[in-house]
Amino acid sequence: MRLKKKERQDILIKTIEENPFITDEELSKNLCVSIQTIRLDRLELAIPEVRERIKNVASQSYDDSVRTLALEEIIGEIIDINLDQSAISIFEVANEHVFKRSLIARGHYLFAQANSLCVALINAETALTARANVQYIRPVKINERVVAKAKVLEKENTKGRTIVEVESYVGNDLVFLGEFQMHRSN
Amino acid sequence: MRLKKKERQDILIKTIEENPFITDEELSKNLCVSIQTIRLDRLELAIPEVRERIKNVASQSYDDSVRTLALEEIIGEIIDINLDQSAISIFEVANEHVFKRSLIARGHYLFAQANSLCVALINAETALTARANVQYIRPVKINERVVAKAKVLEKENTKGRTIVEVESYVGNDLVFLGEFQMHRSN
DNA sequence: ACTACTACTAGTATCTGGTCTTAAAAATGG
DNA sequence: CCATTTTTAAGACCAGATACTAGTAGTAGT
Repeated sequence: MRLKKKERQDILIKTIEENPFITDEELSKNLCVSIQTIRLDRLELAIPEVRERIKNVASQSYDDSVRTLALEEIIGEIIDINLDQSAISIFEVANEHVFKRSLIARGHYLFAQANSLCVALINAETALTARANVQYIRPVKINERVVAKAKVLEKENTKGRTIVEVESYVGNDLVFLGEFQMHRSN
Repeated sequence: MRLKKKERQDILIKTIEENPFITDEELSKNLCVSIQTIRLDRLELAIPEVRERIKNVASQSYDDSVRTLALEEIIGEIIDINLDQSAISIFEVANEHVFKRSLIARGHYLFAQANSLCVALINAETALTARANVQYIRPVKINERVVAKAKVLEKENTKGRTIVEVESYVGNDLVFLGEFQMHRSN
């Protein structure tokens, strides 16, 4: 019966994972054991009670709403930056970034990574994008890591714009190329 | 005493709104009334108990994780579409889309609206962006409604690419201009 | 001053979904 | 067959409520 217990607990974990709102009573019915067994299992597996689980989901989403905004600020994680010179960011393509059918990243995410890298790069009160010219060289798939490298070509051209070139790679493959004209104020 | 009641209930609403995790007991201490009064107030105002409120927050975030994905599919709401010809979408600039300091929309959202409109416009199994050339004419502020109009200029050029022009307006002002080269497969 | 009414408080029974503890029954391994 | 593990049962208790009954304080109208 040891296997059976292990098996049940595995199912228990998965069930709760995919539906944290389930009560012990429902679980006991699903798994055809007494409610006490479920509680022993939760005790062994250190799984909190329904209300705690729900509270966790809720408070996590509360934090997330902040985190989401913060994430949207900059698409990709900036790992190196030399103001007005160069910068590098990494962006991991997850399932929310891809077309469901093809699992290829939506173009605007690569754009967003490059664009927000340019914004971060500009050493000014506010930096706005004036123009952008981008090329998608190779489709980027889910789970790939895109490394974007930005380089300032002209710090201030005749129109007062900063020209930034961005090259994005997956491994050694160049996947995206962009030239951004940034406007700086103050 | 009528004013006092109204006032208390206003505070109650706000308190619960900003912290749905608060119990009746805590509320009663905060507002210096009995726990029964709080419960009468909740009854009058049709505010559910803590556990229900927490559950709502949790399940909302559960739905949201799906909804977020769906939303990210297409930035902006498509209101008119003629496959391989033209399309229109509306995008309302909210606080999660703007720079906190200037309240100006981040460039990649306007790009995303235009780009996803182009993707939707293409009558093919999958449509990928090959190149894009965009201009930001005028900064877009928070709460403004951006109307993007896409028009197919060339259905299939020599390279088999579809050329789409997008003009985005806020009222009568042209704020964004883009030309997208789309790649179609199957 | 008496009455009617609103606002508030208090208390009890009940519910849900648990915890914690003790203990007995059932299954299993050797 | 016996020891151990696993499962079930039973009882007391808790948080955070609902639902209901009842009583009190203050205010307004006549």
